[in-house]
Amino acid sequence: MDQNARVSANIKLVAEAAGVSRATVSRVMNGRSTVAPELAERVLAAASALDYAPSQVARSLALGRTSTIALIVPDLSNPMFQDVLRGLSQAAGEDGHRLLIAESNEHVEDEEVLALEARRRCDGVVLASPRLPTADLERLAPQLAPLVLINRKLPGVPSLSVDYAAGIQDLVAHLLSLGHRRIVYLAGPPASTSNRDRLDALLRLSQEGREFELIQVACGAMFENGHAVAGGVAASGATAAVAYNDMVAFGALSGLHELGVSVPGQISITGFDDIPFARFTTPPLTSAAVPRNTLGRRAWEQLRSQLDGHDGGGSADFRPRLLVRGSTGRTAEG
Amino acid sequence: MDQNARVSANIKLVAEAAGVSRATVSRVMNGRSTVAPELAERVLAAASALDYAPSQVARSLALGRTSTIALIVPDLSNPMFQDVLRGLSQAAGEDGHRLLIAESNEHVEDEEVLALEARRRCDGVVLASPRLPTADLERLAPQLAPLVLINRKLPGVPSLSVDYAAGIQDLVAHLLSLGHRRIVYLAGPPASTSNRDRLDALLRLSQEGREFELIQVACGAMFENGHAVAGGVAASGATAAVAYNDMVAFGALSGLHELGVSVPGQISITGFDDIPFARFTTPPLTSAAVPRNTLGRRAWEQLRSQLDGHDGGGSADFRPRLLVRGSTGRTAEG
DNA sequence: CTGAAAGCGCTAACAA
DNA sequence: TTGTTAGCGCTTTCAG
Repeated sequence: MDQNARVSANIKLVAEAAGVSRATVSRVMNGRSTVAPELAERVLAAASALDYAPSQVARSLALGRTSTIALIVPDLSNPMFQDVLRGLSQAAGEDGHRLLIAESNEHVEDEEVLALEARRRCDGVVLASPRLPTADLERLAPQLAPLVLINRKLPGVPSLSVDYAAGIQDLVAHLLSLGHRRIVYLAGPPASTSNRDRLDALLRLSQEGREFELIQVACGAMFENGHAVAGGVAASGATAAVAYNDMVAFGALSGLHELGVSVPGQISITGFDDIPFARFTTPPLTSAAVPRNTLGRRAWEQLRSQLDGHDGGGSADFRPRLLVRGSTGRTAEG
Repeated sequence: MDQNARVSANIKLVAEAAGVSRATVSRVMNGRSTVAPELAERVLAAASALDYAPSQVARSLALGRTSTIALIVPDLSNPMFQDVLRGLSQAAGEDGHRLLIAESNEHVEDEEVLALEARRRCDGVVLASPRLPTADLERLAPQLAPLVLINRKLPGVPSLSVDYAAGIQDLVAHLLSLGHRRIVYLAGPPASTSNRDRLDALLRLSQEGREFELIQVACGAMFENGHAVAGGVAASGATAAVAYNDMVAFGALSGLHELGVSVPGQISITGFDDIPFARFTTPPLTSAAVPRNTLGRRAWEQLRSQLDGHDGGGSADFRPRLLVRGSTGRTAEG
């Protein structure tokens, strides 16, 4: 008998205890219509005496909605997704929705089943899946709707993306204004589309305006990669380096420091992302800040409008914000 | 009519399409008992034709379990919780469980209702709630069971904690071995229990062994705080500084560098946490690494054993791992 | 304003 | 092996 105390009471028990019907209990618990104050009182008393709280699973089944959404990401250790997660979690939470989270650990082959499985437990999906083949995504999208895509576009599906090209453009304009005419790009992982975006933007800018010469150095995404190419950067004759991201820029900074090359005296360096540490390097890193948290919040707003039956339709590109700090300066001749 | 295509098919539709009963469909979908191959074939065909996948909500209600667990944390931007989240998500995922995540944003007053609400949607809870009053936690715990606590102990509830005192002990032993006899502690936030743990350990060590003198400096948890006290550290006459965490140590490092104080030549510095950047400061930071990911994995194992009906009962303390790097060295006279 | 009853979609005894 | 049937706990018409 005592064991029953462990399992939480259900609506029937409360109804009997309060001497009313289950419908009335339901109404009271949901603050519905006007139940006679006296009855409401009794129901509330019974509920609290029995430690009753409605089963969300049963409500979900009856209502046809779960008040839960899912976020699917390849890798939770990526600061990008961490911040999207936070923004999404907070925004959805403020509207009384819970967040289910699924990580594919970069196993693209699992992503599809992961996403579908998650979708069956909730009302909508925010999907960040940089590597899923487009054909698969097209097939998947309708089954996941309501759906919001992160950093990936697909006709007919709302999507929120970072405008890496615009960020690069701002960084280059900044460097040009400081007199730099020979710029080296410390390239990220070749497979990364965000590296592709940056590189394409740089190529276009150097070719269109003919205002500067672009040199490429294969690098990577980590501190160590930036550190390793410091010598090459110094020898390149460039007066400025645009790094794939802040980690790489930081590594290059550190390597150049060891080589006795002064930044920004002899060479300027820019990062990308504005990770928390960018402000604290020596010198502090000029970078382009991606509004990751905002991306998460907007993802919820987009999803909510779909849940509310509005077409939503709102895709958006988020322009990174240029942050000028100490790692960039005028060229000697500038 | 076409609109019906949007809503996913249910078991009844599939049963009719395959000319079998719903029970048979259920059996096939769950790979249960031996259904005649021919029937199974028909069911599968019908299911795929109708794009059918079982409603997880309905299953959850019928089965009395959701195959979902919840993680409740005060702040997702805290690297500690991010890594616990990852470990937990991966471990639970490998066992076919999903993760619901709820963030209280440090609003302690919301944590209780947040936790209860989350619990109603899943099978168990991992709770990191450093500030919830013990009395509240005691009342809450039975309602959240199966429950695992992170960095917090409560009689009768399995809990996984970081042994900060042991980490401090290792750091101090390291400093003592280098000849340091006058150590300044850059204290974290006074309200933080993890600061309390570190301080208590330091006080005990300095009093018990009488091997070194302890100085305290009020500081904080951020880079800026460490940076601000650099002058005081230099003036304290201490030959070594134990910082509350890596961020503070990094700030102090930076401040001392600006003051022309050499590390570890004139003063040694230790951090705590081994954040990713600790390896990249100049000089690299001696620190104590907290096995955060492991904490998350173990939390799942603990929870799973409770879900399996085993008493679990396993609480554990995780000893940080001492990482000796360049920021600590012998004293001049040592 | 309240209660009876029919679902929501699936699972699991129990029979056949 | 397969189907029938009774739930899981809640919501919501529809009567009264």
